[in-house]
Amino acid sequence: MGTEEQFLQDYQPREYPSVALAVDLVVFAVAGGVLQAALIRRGGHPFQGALALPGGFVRADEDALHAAWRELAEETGLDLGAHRAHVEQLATYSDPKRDPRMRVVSVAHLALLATDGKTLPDLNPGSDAASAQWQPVHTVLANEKLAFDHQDILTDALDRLAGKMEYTLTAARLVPEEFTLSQLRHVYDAVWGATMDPGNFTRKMTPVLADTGRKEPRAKGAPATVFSVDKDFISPPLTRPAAAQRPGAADS
Amino acid sequence: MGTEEQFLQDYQPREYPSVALAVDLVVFAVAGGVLQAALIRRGGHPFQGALALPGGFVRADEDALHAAWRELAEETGLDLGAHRAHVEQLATYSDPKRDPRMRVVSVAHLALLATDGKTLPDLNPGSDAASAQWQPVHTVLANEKLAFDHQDILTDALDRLAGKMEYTLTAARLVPEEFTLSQLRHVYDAVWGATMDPGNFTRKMTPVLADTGRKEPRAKGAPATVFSVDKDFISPPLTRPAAAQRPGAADS
DNA sequence: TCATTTATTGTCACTTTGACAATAATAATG
DNA sequence: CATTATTATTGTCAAAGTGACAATAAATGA
Repeated sequence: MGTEEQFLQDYQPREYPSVALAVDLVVFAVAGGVLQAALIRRGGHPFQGALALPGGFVRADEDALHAAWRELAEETGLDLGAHRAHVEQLATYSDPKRDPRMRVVSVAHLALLATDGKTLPDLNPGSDAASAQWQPVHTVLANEKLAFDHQDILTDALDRLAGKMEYTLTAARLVPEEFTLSQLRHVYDAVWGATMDPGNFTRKMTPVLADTGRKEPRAKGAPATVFSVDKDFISPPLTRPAAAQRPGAADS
Repeated sequence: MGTEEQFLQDYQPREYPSVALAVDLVVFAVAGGVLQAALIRRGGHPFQGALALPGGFVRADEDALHAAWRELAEETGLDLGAHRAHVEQLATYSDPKRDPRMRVVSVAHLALLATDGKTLPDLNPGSDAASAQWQPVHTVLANEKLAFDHQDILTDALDRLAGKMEYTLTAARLVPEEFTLSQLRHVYDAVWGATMDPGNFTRKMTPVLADTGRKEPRAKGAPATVFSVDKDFISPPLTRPAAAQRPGAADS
């Protein structure tokens, strides 16, 4: 037996069943107290007219996470240098029939864009692709049929986000780098569909946040302290109010 | 524009960068108070002599989860009809250079096999493949260099398992369908590398377990009540003892 | 019968939580 | 300018949950 180098030099790839590898993006942002997702209304077959997640194929020289960032930049037209964003892998969807045209395996990603809670980031399609539009997530899930298995993906993304917000400061990815407790609380309200008590929320979050010393004047009411993230984990976790319970966690 | 049916009939797949799609399996079981993983000592290049995760290619007509179950049966030679097992998707690893031979994207899966805490399931390779052997996870992670990116995958699998055990009864997947509190506690001890207090453990778990009414005699000491899983979620979660802390959760 | 081992229940001080009251700090309004 | 409405922040209090560890119960082997 030769060296590993020798082996690789002589290696001839055999035929393995090959698939097209894509990424799909669940891009979330919060505005007006509502969780929104960037979705595209499909112009062509299949699933013409249905809403779909933005996405694209993974190139030969990049991994899935890189493709997700690239597609995020391309499909939303956002200047990611300027705009705070977070991308993480969600899960992979590989049903052989999930795309009726050909076998496409999709590595879905969760993308979170920071907002001030009022204005959604502009979705400027560079030029080519059909433009993604912001859609209220809970409404879409309740009323629309999404293309492909994108309904499953969107549901999984929402579950992941809602779940992670219990024990991490992931919610802070949806607000500016420095934020007030109300801004952060509104993210919880929007994602969990609940109304957190302001006093208790302050008590629980204060130990994992860093006080910047600054205050931000509000439209109405007292000015709020500006914080930044200090610790990433909330321990013990924040518990979701009963109204926003984990799916499938029925009482017996 | 025609119908969707018409469209699909006329559809000609274009050339997209295609990849080979594989699954890798992190198969865990607990015996002797130690978490073990089924690993294969590689006989050929690349990474000759290194330990690797069992795995294989996803076929054209199956999804990744199906491939994972199939590989679990093939590579371990287990009768999965008889043996309690759980398989879930972990994450997808897609670095273009993760396999030096060709581009292989792997959807890693976490597989949990039930044991009585003493005997590991036999790993009988049907005939073909190099046989997987049980290896102590913590030791392997500390001392061995694994093939490909399998070290990352194994670490991620351990993190996932340890994390899920905080807020779900996933640990019960590693013991028989009916089990005693000590058996379950030993799983926590093995995975978290901690020693849970028996009294407090009983108090915390009792509300999510169903008493079968039966007792199991122990080698020494009083007989233990036999339980089965009642609820899937532990709320509020069990907190990991400081000795078994979440990676990267350093105090500031 | 006794010593040993393990299961299970109990205690107790301390922490965390949920509900909600009280006290600031502003801006808009009369 | 005082008042009102609104939001931030702190405080209160009973109830629940936790960590440490003691006490009791139920076996086995000497």
